[in-house]
This record gives sequence, C-alpha cells and structure tokens, in this order.
Amino acid sequence: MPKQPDPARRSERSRQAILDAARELVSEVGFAKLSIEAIAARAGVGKQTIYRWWRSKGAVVFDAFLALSEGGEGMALPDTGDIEADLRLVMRATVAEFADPAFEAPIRALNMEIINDPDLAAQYREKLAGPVDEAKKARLRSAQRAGQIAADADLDLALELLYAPLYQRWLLRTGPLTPEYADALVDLTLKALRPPV
Amino acid sequence: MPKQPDPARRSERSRQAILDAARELVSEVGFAKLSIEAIAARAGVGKQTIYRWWRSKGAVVFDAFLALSEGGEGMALPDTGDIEADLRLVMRATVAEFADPAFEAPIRALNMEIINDPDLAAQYREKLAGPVDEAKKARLRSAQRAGQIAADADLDLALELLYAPLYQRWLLRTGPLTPEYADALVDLTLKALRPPV
Amino acid sequence: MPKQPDPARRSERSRQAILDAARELVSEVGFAKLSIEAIAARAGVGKQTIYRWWRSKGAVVFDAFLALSEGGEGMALPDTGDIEADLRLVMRATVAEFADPAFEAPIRALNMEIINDPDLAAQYREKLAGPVDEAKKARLRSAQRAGQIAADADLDLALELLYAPLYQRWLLRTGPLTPEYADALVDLTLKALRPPV
Amino acid sequence: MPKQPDPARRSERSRQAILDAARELVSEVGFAKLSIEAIAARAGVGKQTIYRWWRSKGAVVFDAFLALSEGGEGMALPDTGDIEADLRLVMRATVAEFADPAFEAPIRALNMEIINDPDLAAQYREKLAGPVDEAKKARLRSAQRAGQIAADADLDLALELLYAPLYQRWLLRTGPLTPEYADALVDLTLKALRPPV
DNA sequence: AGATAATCGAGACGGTACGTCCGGTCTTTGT
DNA sequence: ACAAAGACCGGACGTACCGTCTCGATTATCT
Repeated sequence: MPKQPDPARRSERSRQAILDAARELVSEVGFAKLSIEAIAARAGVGKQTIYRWWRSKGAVVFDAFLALSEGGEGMALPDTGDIEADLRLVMRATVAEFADPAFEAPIRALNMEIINDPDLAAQYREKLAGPVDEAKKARLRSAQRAGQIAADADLDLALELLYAPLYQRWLLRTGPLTPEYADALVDLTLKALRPPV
Repeated sequence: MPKQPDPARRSERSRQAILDAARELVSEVGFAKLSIEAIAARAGVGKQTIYRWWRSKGAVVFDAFLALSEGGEGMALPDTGDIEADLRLVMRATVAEFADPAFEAPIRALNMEIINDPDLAAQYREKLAGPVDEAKKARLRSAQRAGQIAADADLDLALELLYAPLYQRWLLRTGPLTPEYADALVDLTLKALRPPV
Repeated sequence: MPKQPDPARRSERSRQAILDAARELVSEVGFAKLSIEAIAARAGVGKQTIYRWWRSKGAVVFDAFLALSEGGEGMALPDTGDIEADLRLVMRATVAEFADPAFEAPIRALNMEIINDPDLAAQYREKLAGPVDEAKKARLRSAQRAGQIAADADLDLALELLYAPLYQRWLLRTGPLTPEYADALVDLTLKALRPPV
Repeated sequence: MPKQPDPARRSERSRQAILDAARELVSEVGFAKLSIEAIAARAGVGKQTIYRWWRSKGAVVFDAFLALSEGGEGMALPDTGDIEADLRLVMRATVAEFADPAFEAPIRALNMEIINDPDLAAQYREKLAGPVDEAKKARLRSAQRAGQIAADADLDLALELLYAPLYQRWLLRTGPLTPEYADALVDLTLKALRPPV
C-alpha cells in the first residue's frame, strides 16, 4: 500500500512558498523553461516536498493560479435588462484582460497545462470555468425570459459562439483583441440567437 | 559571423529521413516525450544535422506535417449554390477529421507548437491555414453575391464564428464533436450573417 | 558560491564501482580512448556522480591507481649493510616492474596524467612517490653513515641519477630494460657518490 | 587499392599554412585542446587536406616542430679539451632552454606525442635526437681519447646519466632547473665515468 | 513532558536528453 | 585534376533536470 501523505501534517508555509515561487518563475522564464528544481530552490524547499503534494509541474502551476483566482463562486453578471449592453461590457472586459501583457505568460502557461492534461482540464472546468460559465448562462437565461434570445437556444453553444473566437485569436495570435472586436462578437452572437419573428 | 549552412549542399535523403522519423515518433510517444536524440537515432542521422537545419524540436515536427499537407494551394470548396448545405458538408468533414483518434496526437502536437512559437504560427498561417481560409472565404463571398449572406459581413469574423467553437471544443475537450454539432454551428453562423430584411 | 558536494553523503558503493570500472577500461582500451561515459556505463552510475567528485578523466584514473597502491606508508628498503647489493636488488625489481606488459597501459596512463596536470602531480608526489622516495633516501643515509657514500651527497639528486635514466628509457622506449641495465645504473651511481679518498 | 596521394601535386602553400597554424595553436591552447578542425580553419584549408598528408594530430604537430629544428645535421659540440667545462656549457644551455616558458607548451606537446606514439618517437630519434646525441657522444669519445673518461664507458648510458635527470625534473616538475643543477649533474656524471686509477 | 511518527530541507543518486564540439569520411563547387 | 569548403554520421563532452532515495533536524500529535 503506497502510503498516502497526511494532509493534516502539511506545512502551510511550504505550500505557500512553492506556489509563490511557481508564479514568479512562470512569469520570469515561461512555463516551458520552468523546472521543479528551480521552484524548490526558489521556495527554499526540498524537491520531495513538491513531489509529495503535486503530480507534476503542471499541477503546481495550475494550483498556483487556481489559488489566485479562487472566490469567484457566487459571482453574477450585470443585468440591466439590456442583454446587448451587458454582454458588451463583459466581453470588453474579457478582451482587456487577455490583452494585458502582464497576464500573457501565466495565462498561456495555465492554458498549455489544461490543453495537455485532461485531469487538470476537468479540475479547471469544475473549479474555475464552471462557476463563471454558470453565471454567464444565468444572464442569458434572464434574456431568454425577457424574449431577447430564442427560448430554445443552446446556451452552451451560445457561450462558445461568444468566447471561442476571442480565445482562438488570443491563443493563435491571429488578430488584435480590441473593444470593437468584442462588440462585433456580441452583435453577431445576438443575431444568431435572436428569437424567431 | 555565425556562418549559415549552405542550403545547396543539403542532403535530401537526410531531410526526408528526419521528417519521417519525426512523424513516426510523434505518433508513437507523443510530442512531449519526443526527443531530438530519438529522431536522429531513428533517422540514422547525426544530431548536428538536425540542429543545423531546424531551430527546435517543434520546428522539425512542424515541417514534418507541413510537408504532408503541402499542395492544398488551389483547393476550392463545393459550391452548389446552397451555402447552408455546402457549409454543413465541410463542417461535418472537419468534425470527422478532428474526431479521428489517429490524428489526435500529431494534430495536437502541431497545435502546441503553433501556440507556443509565434514564428511557427506565422509560417503555419502562410503555408497551411492561409490558402484554406482563402478557399472558405471565396465560398462565403459567392454566398454574399447570391444574397444568402449580408454584403457587409466581415468574412474573417465569419470564419472564426464557424470554426473557433469547434477548435475550442477539440482543444479543451469540453464536449463531443458530432455531425449535429457541426450542423448547429452552421445554422447559428448563417443566422448571424443573414442579410437584413 | 559554486556549492561543494558533501563528502559525508558520498556513496562508497558508487566510488568503488567507478574506480574499478576505470581500472578495467584503462587496461582494455587505453587511456586516450577512455571516456567518462564508458566509465559511468560500466560502473552503473550516472555521469554526474563522476563529475561531482572528480575534476577530470585523469583525476579518476589517478585515484583508481592511487587506491590500488595505497598502504606503502611504512615501507622500508632492505638494509644488509651492503649498499650495492641492496640497490641492485631494488633496481632490478623496479626494472622488472616496468618491463611487465600487464602494467604498461595503466602506468603509462597514470604518467600521462601526472605529466599534464600539475595538481595531480603534486598529489602523486605527496601520496605515492614521496613515501617511497623517503624510504630510498633512508637507505642511502644509512650508507652515508657506513661511509659507503659521500657524507655531503645530495640524496635527491642521487635518486634522480639512479631512477631518471630508467624512467626515461621506459617512457621514450629508447632501450631495453634488463637486469644488467639496472646493475649498470647502480654501479655508475655509486661511483658518482663514492666518498672522496 | 586505397589510392595514395601524389606528393608531386602537393600544395606547398597549404603545407606551410597548416604547419604555421599548428605551431600557433599549440602555443595558444596547448596540445590537448588542439583540434584538427581548428588547424584547418586557421590555415584556411579543408580538413581533408590535413588528413590526406598526415596520420594524426600528433603527426602534424610533430612535423611543425621538426620543420623548425631542422638543420642540426652537421652540429658539433665545443671541444676546448676541458670536458667538464664543455659539458657545463652545454648542460647550462639545455637547462636554460627547458626553463624558457615560451617553449614550455610546444616542447611539452611534442614530448606527449613522442611518448604516446612509438612511430613518431622513432622518427624523432632519427631526425632530431639522433644527430644531436651523436655530436654529444663524439665529444665524449674525444674525452675518452684524452683519458678524461674511462675508455670502456658506455656512452649511451653516460648520456642518460647526464640528461635523464634533467628531463625528468622538467617533465614531472619535481624541482627547479638552475645552472647549479646543471653543474651538479656534470660533476656527478664525470665522477661516475672517471677512468680507474 | 516525553515518545512517536510524519514532514521537512537538503542533496546524492541512476538516468535521459540537452546542445556543442570534434573526429574522420564523403560530396559538391570552383579554378 | 585538384583543393577549398563544408555537410555528413557518429560519439563524447559537460550540464540541467528528472523522479527516487536517504539523511538528520524539526514539528506536531498522542500517549
């Protein structure tokens, strides 16, 4: 029986130091050149302490950014009654976030991990993307009730229509991320979801 | 002066052996576990010969698949006059291609490279995606002329609306890729692009 | 701070395996064709473990033979009272040792290292040559007390006179090493050192 | 039949450039770190041109210094009638030569080659050491005729007695090379060779 | 309070792969 | 026809990290 480590005895000080070091190093050298040895050295921690609590380099980095973003549980999107205005606001904010060069390296690192590791992807969906998507769908449902969106629209698909183009542009660097682009996406998506006349 | 190798003296036999070995190994062990040493050994080639002509492991893999797909220059999409039917056909084919487990590993490897290396991304766009996108846009323009799509529609954006959701689903494994999904995407996109009444 | 390895944690098992492998390989392929990779492979050891504890290939080989020869500390030459007979005995033994083809390769390897690396040379003098030379000089001093050798003779020089010709012949292969040669050297040297009448 | 190169077609310009480059590089980086690639590059010559005419790196270096020292054929040592004074002069000159730091690297390189390659050693003896030794022995023979040295002395051994200690000290760096040391060697050797009373 | 036990920092270990250098051979190009 | 240039295969270099494995030296609970 491969003895499991006892979470009760875990050193919080070490955990924090490791996550901090991971965040710093991802920003400094990028995810590909990040090594567990470097994290351990920077954190002043034995390598075993990392291997004891995380499965892989990716899991550490993932946790590092998960810890940052935690607390989006009960989030809600603005609901002024005007779905187009509300979505523009949200999409423009998203575009701005992605365009911020300070987040470039870490977000890209996080995405590489999610893309390559289905387990992490599941965890990501559950802990981070899930709640946020729920909030977004809640707003769309509200618009459905208001008759601004077709009652039978597939809201998951609707979210993909809104966000996937943005995500793809950022990931593949195929074009600029501007407020106008955000507006155009909202515009097209709402046209696609408009209830039948 | 770091002295560039002379392309005229390049050994075509070695080039082919390397690209073949790279393709085989990506399929066998995946991109992450692929090593230049292994490629050189499989190809019966000195490591230096790889380093002489490629900047990185990614560049080799990229070239390996680029070589495979070359020749899609003069491609054209079907044009029956019915844009919806034509797009469904194409999108269903794309969905099927992505869902094919045999292509999973290499396409994913290629994508990781493109995502991480802007230079390769540019090369990819120019050599592979560009011509294909042009063909797709040609078909959409034909639909514009036929009045099936708004005359002022941004065709690049239209392509993103069609393909980005599919790409995202596949990349992040957030949902199944089915013919119905392809149809739904075509449906929504055409609604978004429909000319004003 | 280049961080020194901690000798307390050193693996004795690995150390022995490395020295054994080095000895074997020097005999098999000679010093020039000896590689650290081969030593590591033969010893079942990581290359780093060699680089951690030795500065160079030469240092390993040197240690390998140092370890063999250790324990000549309290050695003493025969002292029958007849310096000529005693020296002939010792010199004939030395000649025989050098002429032994089994020792050719390793001794030559050791010598090349000493010739090329002043640090190793110092270590060699301190650990191996020094004690032996002391024993030889002790015997010569005894002969001085007995009036067989000039009281003011420079004993270091005397040792050179005895051994350097032998060493040179062996090193440069300029002539055969025979018992008669040993005798002749003893004869000449004693003539050179004879006390004034 | 492995076609032999035709010496008649040999490029004298290339030969000189290679030997010059070899000499320079031995002085700059030492023999161990000297590479044929570097010689070829420095000489502005293809590697093949070196491999065509020399067996090994050592052979090139050897030739380089052979070419320098050539012309000692008809040399003769001074003969004032006083063997001790003449030998002191010669030995002091030899000591000075060995002590010159400018010759350290190349002479050492040459010696390593001779020690390791019996073929080169034979060539060295024939072309360089032989004539010089003959001259030295001629002077000793003259001393024999003058009754300063035993008539039955083995002159080869005598040369070894004179030069081997000096050579050993220099090679193994076991002591300083001073004029006094030269004198002491001459003194002892002559004592050893003195004719019987 | 002392004993017990797991985690901790540290870092040596057997390995794999890196990217570079060079050895010696083979091929192309220019003169 | 040669020789310069240099690409080629191969092997070793010395380094960086991998993930595992001891080591004492702290903790941190449980007698």
